[in-house]
Amino acid sequence: MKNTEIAGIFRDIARILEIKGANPFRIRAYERAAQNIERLTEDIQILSTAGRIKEIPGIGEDLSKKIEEFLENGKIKTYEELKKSIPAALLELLKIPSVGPKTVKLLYDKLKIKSISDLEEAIQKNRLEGIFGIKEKTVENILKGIAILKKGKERMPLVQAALTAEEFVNALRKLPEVKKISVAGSLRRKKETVRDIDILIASEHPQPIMDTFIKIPSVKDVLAQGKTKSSVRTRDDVQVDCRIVEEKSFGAALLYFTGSKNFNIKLRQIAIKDGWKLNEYGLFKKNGFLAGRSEEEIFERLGLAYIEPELREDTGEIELAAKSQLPELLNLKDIRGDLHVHSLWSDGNNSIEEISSAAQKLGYSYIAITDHSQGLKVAGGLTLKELKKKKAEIEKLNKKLKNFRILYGTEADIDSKGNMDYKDEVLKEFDVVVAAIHSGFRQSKQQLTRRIVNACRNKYVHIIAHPTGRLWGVREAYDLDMDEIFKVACDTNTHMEINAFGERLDLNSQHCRRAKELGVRLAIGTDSHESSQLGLIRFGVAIARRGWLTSTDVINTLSLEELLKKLKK
DNA sequence: GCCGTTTTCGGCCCGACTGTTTTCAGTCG
Repeated sequence: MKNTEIAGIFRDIARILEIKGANPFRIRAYERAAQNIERLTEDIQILSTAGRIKEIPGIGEDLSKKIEEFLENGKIKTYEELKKSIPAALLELLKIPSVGPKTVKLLYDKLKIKSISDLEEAIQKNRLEGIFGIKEKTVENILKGIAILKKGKERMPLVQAALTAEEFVNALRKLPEVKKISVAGSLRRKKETVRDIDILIASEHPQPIMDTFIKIPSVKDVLAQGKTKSSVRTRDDVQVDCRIVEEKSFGAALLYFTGSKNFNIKLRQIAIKDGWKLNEYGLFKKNGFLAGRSEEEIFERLGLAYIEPELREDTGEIELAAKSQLPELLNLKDIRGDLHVHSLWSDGNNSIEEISSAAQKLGYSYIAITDHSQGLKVAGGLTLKELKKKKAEIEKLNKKLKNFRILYGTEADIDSKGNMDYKDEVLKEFDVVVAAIHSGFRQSKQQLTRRIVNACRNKYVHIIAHPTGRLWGVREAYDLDMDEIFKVACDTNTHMEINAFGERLDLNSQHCRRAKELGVRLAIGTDSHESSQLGLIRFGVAIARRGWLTSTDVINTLSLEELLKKLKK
């Protein structure tokens, strides 16, 4: 798909225009276009062929021509010309926190600084001193920014962010001055990756809270400290922002700090249309306060149904909320079981009995024990002999259980040609067969797609696990033709997994939304290797919700009988 | 550059904190 490429070009154009000091609204138009293209669930080439490019929000006459220009000859003339007008490396300078377009331009105009290494050298030689507007503190901030950029910790996985946030929230919640507290930002929206953590507090006495905030044990640096807003960086280089408002503004502030940016802009536009003003302190009519205590009352005033944080991306949810037509999203309590768990039999840390009892504590009706298959020796894959013993163990345990069932499963390996590493007569014995790619990641897009498609066509494969193979900090998602995979999955009644393991979150929410559009049902699995990890299921649910999924889109919500019926292909 | 029950022209979300030029521009979210 050319979507990402085109979005990248538009974003670059926006950055170049920023440095050149162009009309800020023109810049925003490019940014908005880039964002909307990135979020498309369809191939932009297909939209173009169908003459539907202008249906993309933020794409008008000019940008649609530029998109078509790119699809036709792989280049956009305006972009090529803009690139010539400034050194390409300047865009790299913009990535430094605390350095914006004005500073980049200043550094280039005065000192011909074109890259990060130029900048470092200039600082070392004290060449920044004496430049109008730059003094000691600014230089210090630039150096810190470069250090952060180099560490490459720009974003962290959702799970890590959630755990860090918990430490802060738990410490602050105890203070008597704290009336209400919540995380906000992309963490509350449950994005797969999070840049920094926002914590919002309602209080009439902010000072002691701020004092505690900057002294929480894991804080390394205090980046900014004001009366109502402070920022710190933890020892793991995670930025945490804390904001304190009065109780009557808590809802407005929560709405504002949860975002997303585009969502906020649209909400404020709705307020303006009604002659009102919306900011983080409330919804106002001239000088009068209309609402602000809770998010609910603001939505109501704006004539909108409540929009769940996970949907707040301005991808159609506001329009549906105005018509009260939002989907009822999947909830954690709808989940009746986990469909991807490892036990001691392969590379897990707990016995089947231990896992089964942990699952029952979560209120589940079933759990699939999907140990690795014989092809994956490094992960303790089971031989045919071991399978027999494992099956017998499960049967014995199941006899003792009431209202709960352990499902006999496997995570079978899809080999480099797309064949399963157990024969069909072995596969058909399992209640649940989860199939996954564990090697040969560097194959071409066509080869990788064919492997997964082949697996879907196997009569005994129920679920494709972690379909894109993304492993945070280890490897990128591999290039797949997702639409083709989804179509075959739909035709063959194969389910796509939302792998809830922290470093995976795979499929991601965009895939989920597309899968649903194409009629695919999804299965959530934690890929637990330790029974305490069963709780990760909430992150899988979060991804599903961000993908607009309802309980009928996810097979883990079925009763045991319905599930077993659904798994027959 | 987009977009339209205010408009095809003239708008485009809004505020906190920092550093520095001391009244405000730049950056960020």
